Amino acid sequence: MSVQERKQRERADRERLIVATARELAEQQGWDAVTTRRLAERIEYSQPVLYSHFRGKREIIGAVALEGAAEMAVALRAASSAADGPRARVTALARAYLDFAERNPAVYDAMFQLDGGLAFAREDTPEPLKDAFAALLESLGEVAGDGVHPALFTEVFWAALHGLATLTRAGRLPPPDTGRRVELLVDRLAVL
Amino acid sequence: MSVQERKQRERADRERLIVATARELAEQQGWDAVTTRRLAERIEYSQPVLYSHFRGKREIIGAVALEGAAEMAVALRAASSAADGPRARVTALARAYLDFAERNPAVYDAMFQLDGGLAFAREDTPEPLKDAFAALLESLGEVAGDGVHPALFTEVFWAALHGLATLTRAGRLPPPDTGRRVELLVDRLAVL
DNA sequence: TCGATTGTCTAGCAGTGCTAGGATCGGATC
DNA sequence: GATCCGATCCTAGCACTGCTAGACAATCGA
Repeated sequence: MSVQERKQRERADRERLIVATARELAEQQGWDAVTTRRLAERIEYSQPVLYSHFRGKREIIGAVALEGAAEMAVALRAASSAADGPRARVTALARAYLDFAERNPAVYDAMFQLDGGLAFAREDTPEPLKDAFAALLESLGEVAGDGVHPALFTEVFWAALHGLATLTRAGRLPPPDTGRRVELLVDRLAVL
Repeated sequence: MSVQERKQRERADRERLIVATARELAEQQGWDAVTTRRLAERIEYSQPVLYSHFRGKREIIGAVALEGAAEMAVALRAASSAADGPRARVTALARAYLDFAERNPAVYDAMFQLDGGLAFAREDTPEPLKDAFAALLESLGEVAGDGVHPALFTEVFWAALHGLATLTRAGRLPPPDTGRRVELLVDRLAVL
């Protein structure tokens, strides 16, 4: 039995290695550089090994996305719980979100820009994604205002953050004013 | 002279044909299906002909994006000019934006999601892109509120719309509530 | 009519995601 | 301890991608 367990453990280790390496490579050189050949070379196995863990490249991206979602949830909760009062909480949340997107562009891409084959806003949505949304909801629900469904409000606020994150990173919005954009967003959207 | 002119005209025609075909193919089967081979086959020329018009696939995407930006500017101005009063104007504008993104997903991708090699928010930004932003600014500037720079407000509003458009289309947000999201966005962000 | 230029195509390169089939190694059985 | 079998891994290859060199043909000016 212990032999089988060891093998399972090693397999799980290798799977984590694949995901971590894909993420690292993507952050270093962009997702375009994450080819199955390069990835296989970095983990010091041949290409087909990747396909014994994942159905294909898409699933590897999906795995990075899930990892990222879990981290983002942690970051969002840490930021909002460290702030006092609704306004400070929402501001901290928004900053933390944009900060995460800026610091982990490849992971953010895996989550929202690329096709990781993940389901969203459905029952079979993976837990980490639901939880990341829940982390947003926890702080945003309290500033939705009367008569506005917290989930709907969270969706709109999230969309705004997502728009700011992607447009800024794509060079569509000049970066220096990010702080003022966040302030404006919080001031107007949130009912304090 | 007239011979040269005819040739130039034919060349320009063919260039338009390339862009239109790329766009059509992308709307029909997605950008992944737009390969240089398929595109060449559809226009009934060989691959290298594409490269006598464009530096590469990226530039073709860029051309589709510019065409789309021009159309979007027209659509936005039409929608907002048909509405009376600031509130109705902004609502119409937002709806028109999301409508354009929904009806022309491939074009929208070319503009904001894919790399078309276009410069944004800079001096050498192509005119159609500047103009599309200007179309937003025209209607949004008047509801920015006191002390808020119209361009900054437009950026934030645009980002929110962009977020809604992309997240909805990627299946991240359930579509039925789009109308309510737009209402919420206009009610809160715009100073009426 | 001839040479030069322009235009287009065939063929090919290096790279992609993915997979079939063979080799090899470990553990279980006699 | 020898043998077998199954799991594990790799080599080699497929069909495809974007892109380009070089051959070829059509067209133009002299």
